[in-house]
Amino acid sequence: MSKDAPYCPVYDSIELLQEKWVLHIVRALLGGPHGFNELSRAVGGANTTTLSQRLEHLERLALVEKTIESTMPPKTRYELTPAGRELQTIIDAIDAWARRHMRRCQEQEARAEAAGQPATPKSGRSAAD
Amino acid sequence: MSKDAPYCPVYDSIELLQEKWVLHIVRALLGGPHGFNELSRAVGGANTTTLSQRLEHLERLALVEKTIESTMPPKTRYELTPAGRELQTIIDAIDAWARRHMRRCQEQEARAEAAGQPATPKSGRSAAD
DNA sequence: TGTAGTGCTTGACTTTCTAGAGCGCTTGGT
DNA sequence: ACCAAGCGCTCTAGAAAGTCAAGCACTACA
Repeated sequence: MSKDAPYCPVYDSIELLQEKWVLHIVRALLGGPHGFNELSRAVGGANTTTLSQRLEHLERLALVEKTIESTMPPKTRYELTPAGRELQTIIDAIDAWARRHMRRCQEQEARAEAAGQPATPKSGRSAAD
Repeated sequence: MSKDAPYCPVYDSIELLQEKWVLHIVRALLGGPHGFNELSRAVGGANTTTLSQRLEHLERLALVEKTIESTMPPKTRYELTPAGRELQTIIDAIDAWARRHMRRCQEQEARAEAAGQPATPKSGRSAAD
């Protein structure tokens, strides 16, 4: 189809970042290392199955490093590698944009739904919690 | 942690940006207005069903504007609103990061897969095409 | 007339994500 | 000693999200 481009790192990194929870995971990890369950809570309740898949993927990409401390309740620790830590710039950009626009966007959305159709009821959490 | 927070624009915008194709759509639209099919091709072959859902959502958030030109083959035009155009900073950050790290990440991934298990065979496209 | 392009919608199917239980292990309370 | 609760996960089954393919109404070009 349109995939003549032999290789586009930007395309691929968008593919990565839009995997569910990936950005949340990175954001949490930028705040320091986390254990597994701890991380699950930090990202807003991701289920463990998905979370371990994502972490495995990020590990394979060498963006996250997993350390098992062999103390007796063997604790796991996930933390960003240098490359992973550089994702900070992306999170910062999202942060800045979000603070400036997100609230207004959601007002617009509420208005649009009220006016038109209830449509895709995908965001049930944001305002409700 | 993030669950108790009554409202977090950053969390919500991450939720938005990780919807499949959203970042691709924004990136394409930053290059100028697009028609529907044209956009579908530009983002790398998104199917029309998902695409119209995403566009509808972005429209409701007032990040994208849809114009129907009432010429005789009535052409549709999707373009970013001012708020949408400010997503440029995010795309730029992704772009910069991708150019610096993505390729190496994928090499790491290939190495990890070769060494360990074939694991989640999710990226069959990037390098293979 | 046939083929291709526009902008979508509908229905069936597949991939992805989720809930919930469970496992082995340790710590803390009674 | 015993039970509840935490850790770090993995498994299974089902719900949700995304995709394919077809089709519609219309124009344009050969």
